[in-house]
Amino acid sequence: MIHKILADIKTELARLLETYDLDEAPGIIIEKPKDDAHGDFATNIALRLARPLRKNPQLIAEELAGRLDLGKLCLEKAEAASGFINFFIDRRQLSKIVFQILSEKTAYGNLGIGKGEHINIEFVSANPTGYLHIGHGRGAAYGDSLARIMRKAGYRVSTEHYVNDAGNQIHNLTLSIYERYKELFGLPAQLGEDSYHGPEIIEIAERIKEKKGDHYLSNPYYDDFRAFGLEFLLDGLKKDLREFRVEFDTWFSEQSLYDSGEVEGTLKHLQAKGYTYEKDGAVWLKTTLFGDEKDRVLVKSDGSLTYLAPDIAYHANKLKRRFTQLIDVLGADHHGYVKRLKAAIAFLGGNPDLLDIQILQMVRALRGGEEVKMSKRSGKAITLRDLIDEVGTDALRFMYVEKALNTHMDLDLDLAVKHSNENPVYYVQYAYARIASVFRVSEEQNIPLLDIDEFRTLDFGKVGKLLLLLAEYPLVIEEAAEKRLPHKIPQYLLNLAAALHGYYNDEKIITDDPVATSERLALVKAVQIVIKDGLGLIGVGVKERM
RNA sequence: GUCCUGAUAGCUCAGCUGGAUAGAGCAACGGCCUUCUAAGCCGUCGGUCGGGGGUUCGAAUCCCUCUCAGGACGCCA
Repeated sequence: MIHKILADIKTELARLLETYDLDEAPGIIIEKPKDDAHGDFATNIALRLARPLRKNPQLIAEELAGRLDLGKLCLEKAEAASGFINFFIDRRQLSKIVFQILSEKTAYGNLGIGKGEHINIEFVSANPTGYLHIGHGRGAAYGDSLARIMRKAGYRVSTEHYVNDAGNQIHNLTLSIYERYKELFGLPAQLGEDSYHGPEIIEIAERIKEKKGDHYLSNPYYDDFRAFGLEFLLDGLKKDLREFRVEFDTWFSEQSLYDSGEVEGTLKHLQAKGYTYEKDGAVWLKTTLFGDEKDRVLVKSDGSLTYLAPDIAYHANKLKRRFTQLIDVLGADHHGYVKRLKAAIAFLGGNPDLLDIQILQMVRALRGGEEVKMSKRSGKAITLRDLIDEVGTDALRFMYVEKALNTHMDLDLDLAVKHSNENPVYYVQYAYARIASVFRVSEEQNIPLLDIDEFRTLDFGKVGKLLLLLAEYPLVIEEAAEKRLPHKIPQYLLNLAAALHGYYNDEKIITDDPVATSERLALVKAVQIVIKDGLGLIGVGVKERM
């Protein structure tokens, strides 16, 4: 609805611009002013025309504003101020959004902007060598929310978790488990730099001991330990993520790339294309051809492969699956991969722009104002599981997604566990619960719900902001999806909740007048629908009572 | 040394492609519950947008430079 109004205004302005003597008409940008007094929307087109027309911008603005057909554009007024044109949308027109939401329900805000596109989003992709930690949580919350938002926007989305089940770290994991196993029988454990020190490793060793006793002290252990460790950790990973309301369409195994011969095929392809050369007994990949700072080793001098070979094979596999866009969500410690991965796509004959890499900055956990260190190897890690248990999925996901990805995030654990107004998720959920409560009361009092299709009594002065926000929901989804900015959703919901709370305090919803009551109930019902849907987009639930 | 992020109110953060007197939440302070949930509302206080140059009619936003913080620079993955 808003979309159409804005598009109409743009078209109309563009038509008016044709009457001016311009070599090239500038694009018309409509934005939301910071100050409500400056209208619902505004354009700076007059300011931009000032120079080519050599005319006072305010005069141009006045002229343009005066020539707009307000009624046709659903505008109450178009006002020229400081060179801007401020648009005030007619509230009666705007109020129709309520009935649209009530009839569309959860389909409200569904867009068709991703038609024909098939997006692959890869995120978390944690090594199965320990529990998920606080940083993985951010990636999980981001990736999953982005997937939900893009689906809502009309994209076809596949989510994917890459499982590093073939590399050196699994070897180290296996050895670590064995050392811990020996330790359980009073033998000295030899844990070195490359070992994993987390308590989960001891747990795995204990499980093995429970099942098989000292069997492996005198028998080959390697294959069994490796398989058991992988299974145990992978199961834990999936369970934690499920509890965090993150589901993946695909768990992609690195090992499968070796088994299918794709790694070897990729190597041959790169060599045949002349993208490699030998030096110091190793095979190097010319990643500098595509912007990398230096070439990278592909095959080590001992004949084994570096991580790069399976990584390229993996992306080749994704390309083969004909996605129109690949999104990789990586931690800040992987930023050096960006050029390598983009190069990989180019080596494979694809357009590097196919790959969009989102880097998430580090998360610091604070308790009592002090940083709590996290490290997979220290054993004192803050795991995602700890956080889910302590904070809860709703609050945790909200806190993660609320902030843009490129900020270095501080997660205040003292605040996170507080179920109070200091925790913004409850502010939004409370708005929902309050509306639910009003409906409970109206049912208890047997208030008849009239079927209305037009507002007769509603005070548009009091609900204007609420109506505007409701109407803007599709715009927010569009922006969040296209710019890959899930944090726009919680931001929007906080605004919507604030408007609801303001209205709630301002005006009684249930009154003696059945018409007024029905109208107000219709309005808040629409708000409730949008809050629930919006929270759902970031994986947060609602509560009927608080 | 090179590369990637960041630096905005006491704290946590928004600020879209440059636009109007720089925004929100929390904290602090002052008000508002005999009536639908006070986890709420209304108001006050609070910022030389890290420093310095530059481009522009206009810069938190773009360019240069410096400082500080986090991260990355391996024939580990």
